[in-house]
Amino acid sequence: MIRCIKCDKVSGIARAGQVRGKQRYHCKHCSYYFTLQSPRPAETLANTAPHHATILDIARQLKISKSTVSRALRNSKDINLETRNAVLNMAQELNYVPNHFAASLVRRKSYSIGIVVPELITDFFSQFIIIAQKAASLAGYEMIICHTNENYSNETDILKRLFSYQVDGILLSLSSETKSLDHLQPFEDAGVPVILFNRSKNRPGLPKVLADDYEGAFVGVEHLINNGYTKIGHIGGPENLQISKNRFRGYRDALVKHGLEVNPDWIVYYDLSQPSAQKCARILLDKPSPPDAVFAVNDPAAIQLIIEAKKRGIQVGPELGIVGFSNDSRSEVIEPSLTTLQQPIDQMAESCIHLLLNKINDPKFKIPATTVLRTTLIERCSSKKK
Amino acid sequence: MIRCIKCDKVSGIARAGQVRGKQRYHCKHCSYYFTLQSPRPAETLANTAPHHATILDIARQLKISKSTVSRALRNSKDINLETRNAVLNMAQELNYVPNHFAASLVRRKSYSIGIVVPELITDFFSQFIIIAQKAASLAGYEMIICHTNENYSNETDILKRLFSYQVDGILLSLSSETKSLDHLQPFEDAGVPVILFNRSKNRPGLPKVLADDYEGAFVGVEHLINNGYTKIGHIGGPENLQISKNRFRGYRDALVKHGLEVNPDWIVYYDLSQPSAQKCARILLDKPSPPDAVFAVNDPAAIQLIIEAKKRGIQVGPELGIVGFSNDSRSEVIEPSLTTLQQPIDQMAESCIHLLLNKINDPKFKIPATTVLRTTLIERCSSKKK
DNA sequence: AAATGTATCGGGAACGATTGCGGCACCGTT
DNA sequence: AACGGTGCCGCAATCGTTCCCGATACATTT
Repeated sequence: MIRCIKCDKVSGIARAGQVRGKQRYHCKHCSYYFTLQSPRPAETLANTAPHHATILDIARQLKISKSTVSRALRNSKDINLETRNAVLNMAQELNYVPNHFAASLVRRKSYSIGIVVPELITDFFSQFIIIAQKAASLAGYEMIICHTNENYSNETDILKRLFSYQVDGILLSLSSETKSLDHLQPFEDAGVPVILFNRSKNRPGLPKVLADDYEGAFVGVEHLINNGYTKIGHIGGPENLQISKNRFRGYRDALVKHGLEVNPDWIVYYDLSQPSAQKCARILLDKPSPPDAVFAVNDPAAIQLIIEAKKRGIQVGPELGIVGFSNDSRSEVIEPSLTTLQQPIDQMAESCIHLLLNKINDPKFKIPATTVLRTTLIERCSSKKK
Repeated sequence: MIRCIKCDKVSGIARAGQVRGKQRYHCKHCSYYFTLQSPRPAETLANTAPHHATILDIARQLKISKSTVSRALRNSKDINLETRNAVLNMAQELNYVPNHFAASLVRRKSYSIGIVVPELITDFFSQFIIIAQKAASLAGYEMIICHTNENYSNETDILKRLFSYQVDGILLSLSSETKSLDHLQPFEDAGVPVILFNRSKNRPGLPKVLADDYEGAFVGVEHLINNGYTKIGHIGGPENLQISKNRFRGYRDALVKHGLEVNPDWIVYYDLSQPSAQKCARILLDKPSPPDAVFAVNDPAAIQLIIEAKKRGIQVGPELGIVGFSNDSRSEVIEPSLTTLQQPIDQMAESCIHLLLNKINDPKFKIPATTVLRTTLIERCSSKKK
């Protein structure tokens, strides 16, 4: 029920376009145009400003105070059931949607958490986001999704922006360029919890949620060894990322355990870009004495290697064993299909959200320095020697 | 330079943890603990509340008014160069980051636009987002990325949320479930521009930016015909989406133009989910008289068809021609590689942003009802008969 | 000398929602 | 009749910014 601001009548009120974005109404009795926040006609000059409906609009219509409206909407104590229903109905009528800014401003809490990923192309991050978002929204939190495009200055800008959005927490996966974590200082100073996931770096007091990259790499390489490969190379990732280091360590230790050679000639590093992957693949295959198997730091690199090998007529599998990491959507479809390590995306995302929310709701809560979750080997054809 | 609230000294001020999230400082001269917003010690009771630095903090330190600080930070008129530099330095010193909520609240403008996509898995939307985000940020706008997971009620919730975030505009690609656009009413009432892209429905006054789905489909099917296929089937998308209709029309008209049969027996519809794609592929291949070529409404469906055909020993290409739509990352890698239609993602994203920003900056601007951008055929192996 | 101009700054009212505190009416108890 | 208790509601302050409107000081013009 809309009530005319001028003649106070309830019937015969019709919507009549908008003024500066605000819904305007027209009373057929007194022919008066008004928006819900216009002052009473005595002082009104002309029909001007528009806006979304506010609790004040509801209050005015119901002739109650905005405090009461707020209480009704937030379903708190000290509210009569009837007034509450009246408010709810009027809110519906006016298409009322609370102004998130105003609420967050006064509560000093945004009920939103920021998630920063380096890219959105690969499945890992997309899937991670989907799971995390579901878990967050169950707890009444919204997620602001940002991607850095693997660029450090983007990362800095985005973190500033999230800070200005007053996010209650941050989930961050570093870009391949990131070498310093000083851009996290404001969050530390302000007591906003940050969790690194997947792509991490060491920093005192900064918790991490990771797949067990070391063990995954170890298992992957051991799988190659068990299948009869002996000259095992490696395409590594950027050396500033811990994920690269851990996967390399797993690779190296598996070789060492089985008494195989760790040949620096068979190890190349790429910057996570597609051209770089191609270049690395070529370098490896161009070697006078190339490896007979390769463990790649991730699937995109492994896939480039398969493509490059196929171009040269090398039989992937029998002549060249390949194991990737992360189970990209292409890895099942490519021929031969790619053996890879599946990360526990669901667990990682849920852990991240739960740890973060625990910390948000209880500042005394200590997030474990490192949470490590196990990977699983998916055996496909690229690692079959026969 | 931080100045002690009590003894007014500048030297010997050290950070001393936080109180309720606000940075706390300690003066070594008078041993006084304070946060920057605490009132002068006369009235102070105990050291309490914390926070991010605000313009008031800067103002207090510099003994100027917050109006001046605001002017300095916004680099507007009426500001002395020296004071401006002093403010900027102090802002740096205090790790000041503007509070986006407060600014948006008073400006009634958030300088952010919402983008809503049905999913983040396929490359189209990821790439679209990357391009759009770049274009938006060049104009000083931020993007809030949301995905509906192909779910209508999620879509409704997300739009409500974006409304409460006071976004200045919306880019929306509908979920496969969406049959009604009534959830856009609040935006229309409030005068917030909305543009549909890729996945659209007709609604008066609601502009769209689309790839030329009709022409793309037509070209794709004609390509199959020219390569010698005659019994051409179709895997369609959800019938409530215009994209499905347009691609079907292109398919049909190409057949009609070349005097080929439009056989309802060779046409199946899927709901964009992977299991549904598999089911459709099986249905088609199980036909007593199956088609010798298929035009699929998108690449995921085409890929499922390739997989299913290979399982049955059908030679994709020679025995079964396949053309997809959207150039998924897998389509280049699968064997045989998939002929598909590349959408002009860059142009689409940039058009969307530019049209939206034009409208935001000038409410009189009329967004063209429909913007159509041409697709290009990428010929690969799945459509080679010999 | 008076009037006007210019550069720079401060005061204070918004923006929309939340919330502690106090007020009012009404109840039952003594 | 006086009192305390309770249910319900309004008042007003608050969050951090922006921006309009003056105020001030000094320089320039009449």
